[in-house]
Amino acid sequence: MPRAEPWAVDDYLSYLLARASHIVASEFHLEVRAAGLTVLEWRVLATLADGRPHSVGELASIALAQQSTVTKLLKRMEAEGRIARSDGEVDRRQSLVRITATGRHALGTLLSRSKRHERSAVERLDAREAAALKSALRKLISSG
Amino acid sequence: MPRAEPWAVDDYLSYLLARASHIVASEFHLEVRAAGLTVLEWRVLATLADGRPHSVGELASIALAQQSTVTKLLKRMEAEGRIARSDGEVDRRQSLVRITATGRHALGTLLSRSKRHERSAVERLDAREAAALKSALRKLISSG
DNA sequence: CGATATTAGATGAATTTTCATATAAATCCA
DNA sequence: TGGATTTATATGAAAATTCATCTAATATCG
Repeated sequence: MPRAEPWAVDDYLSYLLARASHIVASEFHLEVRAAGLTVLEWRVLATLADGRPHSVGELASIALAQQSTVTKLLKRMEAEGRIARSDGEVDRRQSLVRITATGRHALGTLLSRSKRHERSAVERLDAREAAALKSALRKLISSG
Repeated sequence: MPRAEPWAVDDYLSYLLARASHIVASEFHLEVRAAGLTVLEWRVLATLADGRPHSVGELASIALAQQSTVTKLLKRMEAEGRIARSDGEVDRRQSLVRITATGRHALGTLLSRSKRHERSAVERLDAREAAALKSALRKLISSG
């Protein structure tokens, strides 16, 4: 066990979460960047990959980003032809976003790569430990 | 258990980590912003609060940020008088950063608030669960 | 119903971050 | 040694993000 870095590394939950997340995600994010996407673009496209339309707010919430950030991101992605939009029919304030064929093409093999990365990440723990970890994370998530 | 959001929420470790981290951290980050600091400024000042000097690279690594981001952040913080620098004596490429009295003043009560937040975060799990979580997170961290 | 409050998304300006690269100081090693 | 390589930090320009607001549509409720 390495000596604690300053204030938190070794003990604060919030920092342990941030650091573990950073480490695990960074690896995959290299693949995302290599595929020519930013992390946010990846999250948005991966979310839309199920073919269903999503509102701007949903995308922001899922991508852990702010609404105005996503609005601007979508404008760029729309200009690149990777997403398309339509007005919400139920709630006309909404703008519904969906992925295009071009967007799917931009995703390339990232979806399957993300599954591979998931396996490699989980493999660092033993099965029981991994299950407990996910369960605790879900508990924290539901607390928010 | 809510129905899974698209690609990952309910299952991918990387996303669970990112989301849990986001939720837990966001709460405290509100206090940080209310104290007039950005999250990165908070991490840097909290790191320096032990009074020891740290190199730019160390600060970047601890703050989970890029070196060039931290370099520019430090320039601003130095202009505001919150940190001071000196050249490394052992390794003269390094720039050693330390906190000033003004920097400590900017921290205000955040250090003790962060301890309070830690308790509130850990309390959402039972003791055994929290210990297992931290242990798994440390294992992931050491894998990077 | 009609006024008021809330919610979804967009936007401009300011700020911050990133990317690529530059410089200088260590480190390697044949 | 001295040249090649790596490491620590800095920097300019481009890109992305944030903040505060704004508009329009939908809820709320007396």
